[in-house]
Amino acid sequence: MASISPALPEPIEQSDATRARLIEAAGQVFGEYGFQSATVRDICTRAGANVAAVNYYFRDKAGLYLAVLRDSMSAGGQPEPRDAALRAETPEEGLRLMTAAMLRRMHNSRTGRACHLRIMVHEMAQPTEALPRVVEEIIGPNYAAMRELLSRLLGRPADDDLTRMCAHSVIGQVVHYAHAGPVIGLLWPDLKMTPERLDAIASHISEFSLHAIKHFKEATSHE
Amino acid sequence: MASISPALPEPIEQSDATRARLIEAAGQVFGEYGFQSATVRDICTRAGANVAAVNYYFRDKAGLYLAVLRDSMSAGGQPEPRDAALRAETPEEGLRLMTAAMLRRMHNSRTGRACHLRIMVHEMAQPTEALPRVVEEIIGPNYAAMRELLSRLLGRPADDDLTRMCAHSVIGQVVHYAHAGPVIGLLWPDLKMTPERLDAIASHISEFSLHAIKHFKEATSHE
DNA sequence: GACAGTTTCAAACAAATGTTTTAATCTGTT
DNA sequence: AACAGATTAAAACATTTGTTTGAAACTGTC
Repeated sequence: MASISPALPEPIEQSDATRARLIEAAGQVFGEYGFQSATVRDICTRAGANVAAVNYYFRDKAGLYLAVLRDSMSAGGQPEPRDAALRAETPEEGLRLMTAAMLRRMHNSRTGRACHLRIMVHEMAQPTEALPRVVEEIIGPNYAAMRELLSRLLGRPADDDLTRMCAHSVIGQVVHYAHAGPVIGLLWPDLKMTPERLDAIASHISEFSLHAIKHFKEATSHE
Repeated sequence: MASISPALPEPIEQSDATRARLIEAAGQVFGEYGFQSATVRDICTRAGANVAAVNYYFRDKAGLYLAVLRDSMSAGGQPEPRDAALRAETPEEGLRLMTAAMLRRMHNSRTGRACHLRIMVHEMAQPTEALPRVVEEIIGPNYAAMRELLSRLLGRPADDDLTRMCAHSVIGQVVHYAHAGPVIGLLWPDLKMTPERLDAIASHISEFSLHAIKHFKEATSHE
C-alpha cells in the first residue's frame, strides 16, 4: 500500500498544464475517497492524463497527495479565518467574523475549497503522515487566534484549560456542520446551505458562544 | 470494488465462535481503516479465521460490515444517551446527563465501543449505503431526544429552526472531541482523556450550552 | 534538419484484493 | 460405524492497483 513520504515537496513555480490538471482532479478524488481509496487511474481519467504522469510529475501517489495539500495550504485569494479577527475592533466582533469565515470557508464550493474540506474530513478519519504539517500550518494558527480572542473575552491566559475548552466548544459547533454533513442532511432534510442559511448559522453559533462565554467571564469575576 | 447491499441482515440468534470472532475483529479493522480500505485478510488474521469464512458466514465483505453495525446497534449493556434524559427531573438535568452520556460513550474503550465510534467517523467521511439505517436507529432517536429537551428549555417546538441549531450546537461540541481526536491531540498535547477530564469536559459543554440557551429563552420571552 | 531534453503513452510488472471452488475435516444424529 | 450437514482450509480465480519500462511524440535551441 502507498504511504506518505515524511516531507512536503517544495512548491514548484512552473505552471505545467498537465501537472495543474492532475492537482485539480486529485483534489476532487482525494476529497471524495480519501488518500487510500482514491485511485491513480480515476484521478488521471478526470485530469485527461496518462497514469504514468503521476509518477513523472510527483514521483508517486503520495507525492501527488502532498502536492494537493501544499497547493491547498498556499492558495491565495481567500484569507484565513484568523485574518478576520485582525479586522475587528472588539474581541466579540472578532469572534463573529472568525466564526463566519470558518463556516463559509467550509462550505464554499465556488473556489473549489469544499473538496479540500472533504480531504480534511478523511484526514480526521484516517490520519496520514501529512497531518502534523497541516495542523502546524493551517489549523494551529487559526486555533491560536481563536484562543487569543477568547483569552481577551474571558480574562484568562490563552492556554488555560477553560480557554481551550471554550475554543473547542466554538470550533466544534462550526466544524460539526461540515464533518457531519451527510448525517445532518438526513436528520434535517429541510436544511439547505444557502448563503443566507450559512449566515444564520454563523450568527447563531456566535451568539450562542458569546453568551456562554459572558457567563464564564462573570463567574470568574465573582471568584 | 465491494459495495454495500441495501438491507441489513436479520440478526442471527446462534452464537458461533468463529462468527463472533470475525465480528469483533472486523469492528476493530473497520474502525481503523473504514469499510473500503479494511481488508478481509487483515480481519481474518486478527480473528484467527480463514479468508473464506467471511463469505461463508456473511456472504461478502459488505455483509460483514452490516453485521458489525447491526451488532453495534443491538448491543446491550450500555444504555443510549437518550435514556439518560428520561431519568432527569428537569430538562436542565436531562441535558447534563445526556451530554455526559454521549461523551462517555464516545470515549469508552473498555467496552470496545471506541472502535464503533471510529467506524462512525469513517462513515461520515465516506458514507456507505448503511448510513440511513444507522441514522434511523441510533443517531435519529438521540437527536430527537435532544431536541425534545431543548424544546422544553427554549419554549419552542422541537422542529423549530432555533431548536435545531441549538441541538447541533450542543451535539457539535460533543462529537468534536471524538471526530477531531487526532488533531486535538496535536493542538492540545497535555489533554489526556481520563475519566476526570471527560467529566470536566462534559460539565463544561453542559454549562456552556445551558447558559447560551437561557439567553435565547429570555430573548424569546421579550419578543 | 539535427539534436537533446521533455512529455506522453501503452504495455508490462508485481502485488494486493475479494471471491469462488473443491475437498478435507469436524460435528451431531441414528 | 455410517451418514449428512456444517465448518474449515488452501488454492485458484479474476480483477484491481500503483509502479516501472521503453519507446514514440513533442518542444525548443542551434
